[in-house]
Amino acid sequence: MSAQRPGTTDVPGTSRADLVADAALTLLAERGMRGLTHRAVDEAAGLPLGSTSNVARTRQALLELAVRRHAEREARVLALAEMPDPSGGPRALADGLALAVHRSLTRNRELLIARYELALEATRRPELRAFYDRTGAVFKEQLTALLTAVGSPDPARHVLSLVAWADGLMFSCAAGSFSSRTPDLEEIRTGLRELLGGLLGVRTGGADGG
Amino acid sequence: MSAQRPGTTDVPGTSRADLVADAALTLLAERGMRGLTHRAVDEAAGLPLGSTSNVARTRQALLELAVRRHAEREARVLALAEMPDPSGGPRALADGLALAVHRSLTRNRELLIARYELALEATRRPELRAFYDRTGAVFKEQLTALLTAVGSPDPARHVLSLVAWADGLMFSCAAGSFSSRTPDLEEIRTGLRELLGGLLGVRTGGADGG
DNA sequence: TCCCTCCCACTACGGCTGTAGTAGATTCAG
DNA sequence: CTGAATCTACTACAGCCGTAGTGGGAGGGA
Repeated sequence: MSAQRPGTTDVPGTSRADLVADAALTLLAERGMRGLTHRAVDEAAGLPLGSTSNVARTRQALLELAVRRHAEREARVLALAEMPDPSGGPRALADGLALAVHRSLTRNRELLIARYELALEATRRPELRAFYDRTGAVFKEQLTALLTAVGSPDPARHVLSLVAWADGLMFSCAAGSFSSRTPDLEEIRTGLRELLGGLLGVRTGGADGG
Repeated sequence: MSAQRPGTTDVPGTSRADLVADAALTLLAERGMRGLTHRAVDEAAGLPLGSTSNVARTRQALLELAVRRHAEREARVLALAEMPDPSGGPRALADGLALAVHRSLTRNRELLIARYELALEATRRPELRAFYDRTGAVFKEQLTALLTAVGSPDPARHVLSLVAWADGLMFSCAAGSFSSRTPDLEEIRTGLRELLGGLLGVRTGGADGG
């Protein structure tokens, strides 16, 4: 009556590596980089001691596993809201992005915090940065295409502006100076519309005569 | 010929506590939360072993010391560029903010990274959050006043938008998906003007109806 | 002068960490 | 059925961490 056969995985998407990675991400969010240890992951994942060491022997390997898994999960979160209407104009874009931001803040806060932890760590680990950048590049390309589609005169710069706003909002509300304040979907949408209005709208400098 | 008299401090602004706190901030930026240990601070500060333990016996005390010192130093960085012209219109506001952001990114990147580390840690340490929020509140009030002065119809929400954009830009460029890309002052100013234009300008939603 | 107080430098210690190494179980080839 | 390969569970160990505790020397009051 063995509950699980070792050496094989019943469900393709839930290998031992994924289990370990998910536990690592949870730990990262809850206890920070200092709380991420091989033994703590074992315990959090409900696996016998040593399991994590076998999946990822070194700490670097454990971090890479976490980053890879994070990219996978985040892509799934974003994909649900990002794509909708390239031809729907700025409004559709704002709606889609707002939904993604709101979901990250409400339903996937854990994933969010873990990402910031990993980003900070990637500052000091070049190999982690590589994984990190690869994911970011795909997302940035998609966003650049969307911005171009809605008529941005400078997509490369505007994608930075947009990502900065969205990511900054999430950071501020999840960990920064606006902590414990979760803006509702409406507020995010409004802010996003204002920003997009500034990016795509008429040149604003004329108001006070530069 | 004792170099320094124990028990007293020659220069008021450079007490042993400040020395320790500065070393802690440097360490936090360079090696992360994991690299911040009492012994490492001793070494980084060039002080004999045990000095940090005496200034801040527990880890919590060390972190509080670091947060306090960080607020002090960051206030000095921001104060130089924030205040300028409440009546100078959105343009002056954008210029002042852009200067502050640019300085943080170029000259005080270390302080920046340390802040993100501390913010993430404050997520898990309520007492740290208290210090953190106190500083943030002052800054937010100033910014709210400025936004009101330039005619924002909803300062409370717009201050969130503005801080999110600025902080998100800094995070993205210092640690996030736009790492190793440092926008110049002009680019920051342009982005900030676009955002402010969106916040203060005519309502943008009318373009596509709805 | 003497003594009390306070701060600094240093040591000690229990606990935890990352990583290497080993025995047992299971699967697959032939 | 036999044997090899592979994955898992577990142990071992050196090193580092946070924190408590202990002398020693300088400063100030009587």
